[in-house]
Amino acid sequence: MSEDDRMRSWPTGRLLSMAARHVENAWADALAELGLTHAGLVVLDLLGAGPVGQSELAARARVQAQTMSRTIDRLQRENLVRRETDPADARRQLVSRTEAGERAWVSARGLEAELFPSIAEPERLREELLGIIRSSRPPRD
Amino acid sequence: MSEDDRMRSWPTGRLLSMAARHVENAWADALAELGLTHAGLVVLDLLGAGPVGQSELAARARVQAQTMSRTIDRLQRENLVRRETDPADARRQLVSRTEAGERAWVSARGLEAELFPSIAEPERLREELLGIIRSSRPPRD
DNA sequence: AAAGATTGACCTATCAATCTTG
DNA sequence: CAAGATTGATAGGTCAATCTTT
Repeated sequence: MSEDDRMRSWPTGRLLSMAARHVENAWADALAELGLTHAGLVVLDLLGAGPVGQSELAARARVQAQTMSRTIDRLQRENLVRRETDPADARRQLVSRTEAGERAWVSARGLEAELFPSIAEPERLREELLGIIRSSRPPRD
Repeated sequence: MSEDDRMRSWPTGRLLSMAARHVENAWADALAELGLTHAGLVVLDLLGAGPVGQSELAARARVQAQTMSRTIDRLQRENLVRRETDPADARRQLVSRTEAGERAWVSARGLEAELFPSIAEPERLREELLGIIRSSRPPRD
């Protein structure tokens, strides 16, 4: 029995997790060359023009405030974003891209779309996920 | 602009990650009541009848040997699996379910399939992922 | 040397608790 | 007290280095 056949009987949610992990791994190398991670790129994307509060960022990325706080810690450490206390409400932290963050973001634009395995036809989700898994390289070790 | 519309422009890979995260979170509570996590359940599933070597488990779960080692650490700590050195090759660790692991596995069977948001029609992957995200509860905080 | 497994350092995420400000 | 943000503990992944056995 092939690996593919074995996976065909797996629950769909498990295939979804596996496919997502493989796609994230595929991005990782390319993004690392820009000093970015996938979580960091999401934030740079969400920041857009003006400064945005952390709660807002967390809600848009659909992660918890705690997660967003640490993601921003790392971006700030890499000098890609800056935090400023909202003058109107000292509880809020306003986040914005630095110039380096701007450059990294521009370089990363389009990368995700290019890297994602293309799926031409509208097939069943399971088959699509299996296709993604199948076309991803296995873990390195 | 609604949250949904905002996400509609996101790269497909990002939607995939987000959908996978939401589905994993949805499992987590139900599995926790059985003393399990999704990674642990995958291992219990893969173990089947006889003992299986860790490399084999890692390959089938498509994770690295390091990851599998730690997942098994946790299962072993919870007394759900046991490690035994292969008499024929002292480098190999053979893993098998304990009786408690057997019970947990039986209780968890079918849970994943039930929890997964059902997708009736073969639509485009993007729309399917958006549907999964849309139907998932946002992070708790 | 190569294979199997483990440990250390790190990233992304969770839950829970805490601190500060309104 | 409620909101916004942070910190601690833990799970699940990665890469890199190491240890043991073949």
